Amino acid sequence: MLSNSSKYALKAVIYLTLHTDDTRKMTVKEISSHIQVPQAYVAKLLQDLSKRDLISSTRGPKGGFYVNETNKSLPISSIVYAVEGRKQFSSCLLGLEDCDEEKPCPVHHRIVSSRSRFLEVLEKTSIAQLAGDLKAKKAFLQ
Amino acid sequence: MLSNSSKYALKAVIYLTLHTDDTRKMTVKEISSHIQVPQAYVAKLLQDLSKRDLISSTRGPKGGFYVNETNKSLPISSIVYAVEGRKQFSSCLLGLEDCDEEKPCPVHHRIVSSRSRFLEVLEKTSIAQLAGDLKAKKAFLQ
DNA sequence: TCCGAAATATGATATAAATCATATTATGTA
DNA sequence: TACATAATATGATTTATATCATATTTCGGA
Ligand code: FES
Ligand code: FES
Repeated sequence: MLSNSSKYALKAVIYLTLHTDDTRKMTVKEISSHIQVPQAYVAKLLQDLSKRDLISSTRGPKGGFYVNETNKSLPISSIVYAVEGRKQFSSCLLGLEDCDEEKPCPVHHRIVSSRSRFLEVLEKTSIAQLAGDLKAKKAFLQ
Repeated sequence: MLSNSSKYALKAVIYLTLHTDDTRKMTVKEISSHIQVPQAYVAKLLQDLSKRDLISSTRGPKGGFYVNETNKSLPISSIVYAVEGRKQFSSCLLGLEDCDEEKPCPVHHRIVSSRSRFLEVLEKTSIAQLAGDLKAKKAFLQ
């Protein structure tokens, strides 16, 4: 239900949240080895997230990617939407021009509430919350 | 959340449910023009569904695709799963090896219920029910 | 029995997503 | 100030999805 890119980006950002802050940065090579995602691929993803200010980075020696307090409080939807757009999550399940209450497709009323609930989770859960579960050993990344 | 192919297949099958049965068949050309999906594309999809016995067909003159009573009572999940597989709907949202209650990823407990609800709709709604809504003008295909 | 209409089988092309590779720019440190 | 390290920018390649095209098989009707 999420693209590969989204999955990779989320894993990377969650990992960064656990292991970095303004004073502790982490290089792409380290990140990719820990979350087992191809280095060049995760590099591209993180560069993009950084450009959009969803994560932070500094270059040069001692540089790397990291997440600051502001970044950590972002909802996970911000990552997903940045990576793959939000349109596909709101467009009609049958591909009609637009998803419309007035002129709904036959699945609309049946599915729309569960879809909203799904999106609500993405939009109301912060990166920090997920990282918290990891730290508390309530969840795992592998 | 559904692939293009799934959307096209569902539209086609719903349309067939409204307009065909054992005695009334419909040619690909007619179908594609009504649901505005490229003819060669929908042809391939319907051929595949027919091979899997999710819809019916006869060839030669007066032939075409159609859905019989058995076909009509199938859940829409059968179409979706036939077209794009079911794995992506049950695999871990973060791409972990398997989606596991025992060793869940950090989004698992937050998202799994809304995902199940989504799948439940696909699995408990029949083609015939959707077509019924169309007939009753409670829903539309364009 | 022959013809044309239809699905079927098969494969070619185009577009998008995923993956890989590399040259460039910025920056801390010796 | 020069060097090494890291992100950045850019683009190439591979793979999957979507789309198009066509020759073959089946079958009803003249
Ligand atoms: S109109 Fe189809 S899902 Fe809303
Ligand atoms: S373990 Fe990730 S969604 Fe279930």
